[in-house]
Amino acid sequence: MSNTDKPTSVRRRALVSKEECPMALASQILGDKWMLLVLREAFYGVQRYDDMLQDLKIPRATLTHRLNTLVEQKIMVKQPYQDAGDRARFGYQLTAMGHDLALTFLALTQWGEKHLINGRAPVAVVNRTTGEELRVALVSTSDEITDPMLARLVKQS
Amino acid sequence: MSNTDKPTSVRRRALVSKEECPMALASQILGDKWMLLVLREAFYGVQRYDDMLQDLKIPRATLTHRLNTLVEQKIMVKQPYQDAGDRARFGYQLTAMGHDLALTFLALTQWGEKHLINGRAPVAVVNRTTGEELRVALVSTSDEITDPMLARLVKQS
DNA sequence: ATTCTAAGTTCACTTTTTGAACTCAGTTTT
DNA sequence: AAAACTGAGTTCAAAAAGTGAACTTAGAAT
Repeated sequence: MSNTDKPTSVRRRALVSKEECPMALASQILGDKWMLLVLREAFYGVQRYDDMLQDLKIPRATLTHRLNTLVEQKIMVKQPYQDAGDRARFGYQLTAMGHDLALTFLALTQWGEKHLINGRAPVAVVNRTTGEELRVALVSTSDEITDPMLARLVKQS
Repeated sequence: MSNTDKPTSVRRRALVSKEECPMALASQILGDKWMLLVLREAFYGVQRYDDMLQDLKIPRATLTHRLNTLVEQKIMVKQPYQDAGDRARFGYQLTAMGHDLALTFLALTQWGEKHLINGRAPVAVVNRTTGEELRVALVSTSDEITDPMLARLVKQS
């Protein structure tokens, strides 16, 4: 009954169930140790199965399974291509839906740079035409940059 | 030897190994079916073990394991608290490192809203003081909003 | 005819996840 | 004071997923 020095807490619950939460749906597809790494390859422009295999040191069965899921989900497409003097093969490429993951990918990269590595970041994100450095930020409808601490999730009526 | 109608491809490889890639390091921690969902609870302000259990329908052992990892990684802290007329308990809260995941979280939400749900988004992100709607975007050092298609990853010397 | 390569399959084994039941300490109820 | 309740976990056996190594297959090169 008596007060202690421990703080009180406001008890809160999730605004929406995980079934209708967009981010929860996304995490069902992408929430996997390898998925984001396979997508990393795609963002780097790596298209071939065996190149991914070498870059990631991922087991073959696992890579096959992940690529199939990405294709099913329409995040990537399996496309035939043929290099000069070489036999026809298949490569994997991002769809528009896949390219739209760039912001998430860059936000995660930014977080990793800040919190997970010691020393300087090995890669930078720049504007390919101006060379200016880029970062992910929260902006308002009038394009004002806003501190993420000011963000608030509200349930839509 | 003859040309076909199949397109040629530029063969590319990853710029940096996954060991030194910030985003790869991040995905080792967060790349998991449940991690992002547990963090979702944290962003909603849910602090209690049993509340998370009910919101997510996650197995107890799995939740315990995920929370321990988040605490080890310093993304969350386990903190004692005491509500009036109630016994002292423990709750889980985001650290500064955890709060910095907000941009990633919001970018993923934005992607899910665009590509995974039919109909209107159940939640909106707004500025808590002005009420203006917010979105995640790529901006330059001079705060100009830039199309993610113009982004390019370059290796730092 | 044999060898090579890209892109998978298959297999046996280990690790992880899962749901259900159990624990345990402090609180309230009887 | 004894019994029941609650939050926050452990423990357990079964099921699912991940793993490394070896095998397959179709076309191209030797």
